[in-house]
Amino acid sequence: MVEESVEEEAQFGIGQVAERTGLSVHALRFYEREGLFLNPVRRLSGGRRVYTGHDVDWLNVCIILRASGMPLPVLRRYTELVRAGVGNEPERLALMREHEARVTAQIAALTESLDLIRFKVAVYEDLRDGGESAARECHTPPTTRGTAAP
Amino acid sequence: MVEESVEEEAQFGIGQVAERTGLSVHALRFYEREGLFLNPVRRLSGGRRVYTGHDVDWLNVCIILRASGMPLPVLRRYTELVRAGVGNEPERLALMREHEARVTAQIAALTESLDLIRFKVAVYEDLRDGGESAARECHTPPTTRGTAAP
DNA sequence: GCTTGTGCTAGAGCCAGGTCTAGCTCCTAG
DNA sequence: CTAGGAGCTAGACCTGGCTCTAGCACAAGC
Repeated sequence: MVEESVEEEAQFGIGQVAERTGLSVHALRFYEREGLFLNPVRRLSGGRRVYTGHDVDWLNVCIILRASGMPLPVLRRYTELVRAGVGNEPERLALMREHEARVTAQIAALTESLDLIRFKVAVYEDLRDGGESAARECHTPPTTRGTAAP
Repeated sequence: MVEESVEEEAQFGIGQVAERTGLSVHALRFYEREGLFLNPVRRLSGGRRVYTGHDVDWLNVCIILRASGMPLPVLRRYTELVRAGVGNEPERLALMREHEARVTAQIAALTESLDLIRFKVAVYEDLRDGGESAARECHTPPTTRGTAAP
């Protein structure tokens, strides 16, 4: 096992990185092809990849951005900007703000959907115990405004 | 245009339904093949589909469930239960509760991701105007517990 | 010297969820 | 009669994001 040698920089094999990020080794190679690393991944003689602690940190950022629905092309663009270094912060800001907006919109949409879902849960619950719910043929909560029939 | 004839039941062509649901006509036919309608869609002589107001209501439910990430197989299962009628409400309740749990988990995950995203937005903002941010080489907010370096 | 473990590459395959096409059928209006 | 517009079917195709396979290369341990 390769663990923090002196103080220099931790190094990891692809399997170790997979373990600590939760990504598969396939996904790691795929991400590399997709240009999602800040620096070219070093290779051992023999061609094996060697990852640094920084790589793992960056991957964890990528994982969060992906989990929040950032598409790979956007993530790649962001990576390019960070890689290019100082000077493009305004563009990074714009990109992140757009992503923030998409994520908040997504949360809002989910929260709204949750209204219907909870309404249905409630209907089935009180149908189960007692059941004076008038909701037999109706699928939508009364709170859903619009599309009202005459 | 076909609009509410007597009081019987509104009827719509596929194009009209596409218009008022936002789904494409392709998607409507696809959903039908996938068994996402409560009743077999009626056909005119000539084979054209005729949808009722109930179909449109149900589609709107489907749209919300899909938007909240319910996979088609689960939505189909739910449709089957509703179609089967009275008696399986406990199973519907279970299904909806599971979905509710997935959605709240998803919201929680997005909200957590939002922490990182907002952190980055903040970093780039104060880098822009003033810029005493110490965040040059660091990608993660200090609030991210764990995986702390020595 | 052989097996086992870990890794490599190129490229094929897979899944979800639609989307699009070709070729045909109707109906209605001019 | 003819053209346009809406619709039909079966089935091919697409995008995104991985995932897997085949065939090969090392390095270490028995």
